[in-house]
Amino acid sequence: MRARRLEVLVWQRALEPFAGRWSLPGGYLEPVETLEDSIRRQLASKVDVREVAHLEQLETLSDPDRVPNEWQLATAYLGLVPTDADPAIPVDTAWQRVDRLPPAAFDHAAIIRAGRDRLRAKLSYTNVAFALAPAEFTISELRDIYRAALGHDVSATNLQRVLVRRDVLEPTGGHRAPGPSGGRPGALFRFRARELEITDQFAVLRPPGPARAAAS
Amino acid sequence: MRARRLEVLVWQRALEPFAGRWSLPGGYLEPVETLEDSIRRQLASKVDVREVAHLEQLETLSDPDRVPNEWQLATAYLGLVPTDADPAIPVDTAWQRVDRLPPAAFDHAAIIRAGRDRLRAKLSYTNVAFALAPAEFTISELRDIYRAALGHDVSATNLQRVLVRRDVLEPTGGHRAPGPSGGRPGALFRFRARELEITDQFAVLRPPGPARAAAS
DNA sequence: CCAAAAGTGTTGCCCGTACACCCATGA
DNA sequence: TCATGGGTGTACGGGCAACACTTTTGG
Repeated sequence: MRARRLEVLVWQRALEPFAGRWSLPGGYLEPVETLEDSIRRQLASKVDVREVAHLEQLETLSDPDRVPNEWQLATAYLGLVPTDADPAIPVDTAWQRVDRLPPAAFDHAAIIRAGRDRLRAKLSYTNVAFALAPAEFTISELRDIYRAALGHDVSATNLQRVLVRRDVLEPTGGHRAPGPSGGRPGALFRFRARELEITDQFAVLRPPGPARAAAS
Repeated sequence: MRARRLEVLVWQRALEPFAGRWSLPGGYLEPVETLEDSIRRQLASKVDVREVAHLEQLETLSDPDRVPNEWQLATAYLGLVPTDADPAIPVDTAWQRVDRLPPAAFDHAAIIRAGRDRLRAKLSYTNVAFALAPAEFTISELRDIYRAALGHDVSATNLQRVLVRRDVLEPTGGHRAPGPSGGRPGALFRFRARELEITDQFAVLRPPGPARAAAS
């Protein structure tokens, strides 16, 4: 998936079943291969996507009817690509807006919804957005990413405050030149870490007092 | 898993590999069967556990080295059983304390840790505790369950307030007779719902204003 | 009357939202 | 000096933790 409008990379099936409908990239697991390795291999070879910034398992689907006339398990993953990445994708594949998804094959519509929901949840309590953002960005650019992913408006003011308080962002010192219509130049930021971190320990019922010893 | 001390149901392997070490119940998927059906079948037939109040998928493990000399995938599930359930388990199986787990087979120690962590997290923002609690209980009994699962002290006062404010608990009207040493009789409660519900929409960066229309 | 256990009232704090206001730039 | 967009200061409110205090029981 990528942002500006949140989009999924899907390809249009030529053959039955589900000819003409859109399908997530994927394929069969090769012998002695990790699921994650397999996904990366499929993405690199089939759709030439190599800059997956974050990859996480969603769920393994086992409904016997999910593939017609066949018994097939699938493990769904969520992969995120920065907005500025623009891989050369094959002709039968396209980025489709997640909120206006054309008819999908198999149970892929549900998988896409699950991925979107997981992303939305994690935007609230982790730094996942690092996987959607370019290396450097202004707060308003980041706000556009959050807007696209969350599907509702986001205030740049509060976005900045939350992410800086949580120590997720750091200023690079640079500034972005204003557009043709003027305006104050925006300060550039980067994500302090570029792997997934939980930044909001939202736990209610947390350990008492100052003695927050981690029990194992 | 079950509570009072958080415990896992495991069985001790007789044969290699990992003879003598403890292993989670499980088995092979039968043709044209759902993963969840399979788990319930295994639990019922192998360890005679039928009162699983909540079952949820954790992760599918695919490391080629997770089983020696063989390539085997496994999908791990978390299943919860009320504290008052006491299934008749076979001789080679036992409830083991999660915080003092004896040596486990395969990657099962990691799975158990993952299950424990998932449970701890969900106790904070869902009503999962319904799956650990008996039908009726006093606040202090419920507190003991939370204490066991979270691994730290929990205040009965605040536990009650949180769960009542969220409308997770409802009083049954009944009271539990005090113990031999006296004390005020405790009011009985039950969970309003007995399926998983998210009770704390912890989302930061939530939709603005009163117009919280759900975007789809 | 005392101890024990349950339950309520109150306060303080953290943190996210909202909104008013100030700053830097191009035309 | 005006329009445009970036950034800061501040007030309000929700929700949880902590703790003092009250209530109900058995000895």
